[in-house]
Amino acid sequence: MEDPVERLELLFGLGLSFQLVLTEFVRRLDALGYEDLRPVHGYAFQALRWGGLTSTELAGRLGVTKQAAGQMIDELERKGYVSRHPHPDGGRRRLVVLTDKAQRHLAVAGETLHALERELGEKVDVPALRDQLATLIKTLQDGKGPLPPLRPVW
Amino acid sequence: MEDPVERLELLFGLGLSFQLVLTEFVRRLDALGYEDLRPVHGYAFQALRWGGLTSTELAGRLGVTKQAAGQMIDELERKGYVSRHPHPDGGRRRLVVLTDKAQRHLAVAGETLHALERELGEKVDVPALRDQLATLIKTLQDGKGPLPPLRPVW
DNA sequence: GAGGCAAGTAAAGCTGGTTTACTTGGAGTG
DNA sequence: CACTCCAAGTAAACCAGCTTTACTTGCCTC
Repeated sequence: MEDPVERLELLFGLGLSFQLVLTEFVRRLDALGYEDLRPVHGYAFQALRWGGLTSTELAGRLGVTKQAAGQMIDELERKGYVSRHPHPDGGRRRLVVLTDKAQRHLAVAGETLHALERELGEKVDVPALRDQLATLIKTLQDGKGPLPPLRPVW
Repeated sequence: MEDPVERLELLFGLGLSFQLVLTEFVRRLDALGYEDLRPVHGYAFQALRWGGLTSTELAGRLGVTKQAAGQMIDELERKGYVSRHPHPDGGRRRLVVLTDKAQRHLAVAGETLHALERELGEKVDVPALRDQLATLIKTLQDGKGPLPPLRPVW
């Protein structure tokens, strides 16, 4: 009887690895009281981390329409993770910045993810894996410009 | 100026690799005339490949409700990729089996994916990467039973 | 001060699922 | 044999998270 894990297609292995790591990551964050956030919110927090963005800029980073970004910002504002301010460049622009609550989430999420990576490191050569993934990404994206946003594709 | 690809988080690298490989795979299948199928349909075809399944069994394989599986089967039946037959075990059961059209798709998709892997093999050590992903999956799933279905998590 | 552009907002629509509720064929059981 | 029960399948309403379409508004330019 053969081990099904051993005969993985590359594509299936990538998808399932991502799913399992992300699911465990989310499970731990939920246990820490962050059930009100989805993965995409953490992704948005990273984009907003350094000084904030306008909603249209955030939309570009997330690969969604500005309306979808606006809805997400409304939700995050209600939940106390972001606030809107007048934009220094004026116009109708508004600068969306993280609150302290979101900054704390970023710190906790970062530590949680690194702890998970350390645990995996006992069985898997994480730096080597990361290098191979970086090479894979560079190969696929070669000459096609900057990296696209992470989006659901399944 | 540092290369952003080099400092990838493991999680981000897994997600983006999956996205890029899958997007390229889908792009090639679309170019071959399969614009009417999403990735999940190919995943369903693989589950149905060896003798077919009931819709409830397929639902379990895909990790969705039996109603969602039923809707997908309706759609695939309309498009000529599956057909329903009386089930040998009787009851209300109906056996969903692939048509020749779907079997041809499986052959084409397999060849397309392997061609893509061969191309990537010029720059990336695909067997080594596959092994590391298998180890990662086994580590995360250790003692938690069989592998879960591949599902959208983003 | 007229027009245009880009940011933002509003509302409707679409997709792909879930939830709730029902139908139905074939057991098992007295 | 009649009754009950179970599991498969189906139907319809609902829902989340987006997109599309359409509008508002602040500033810049001429």
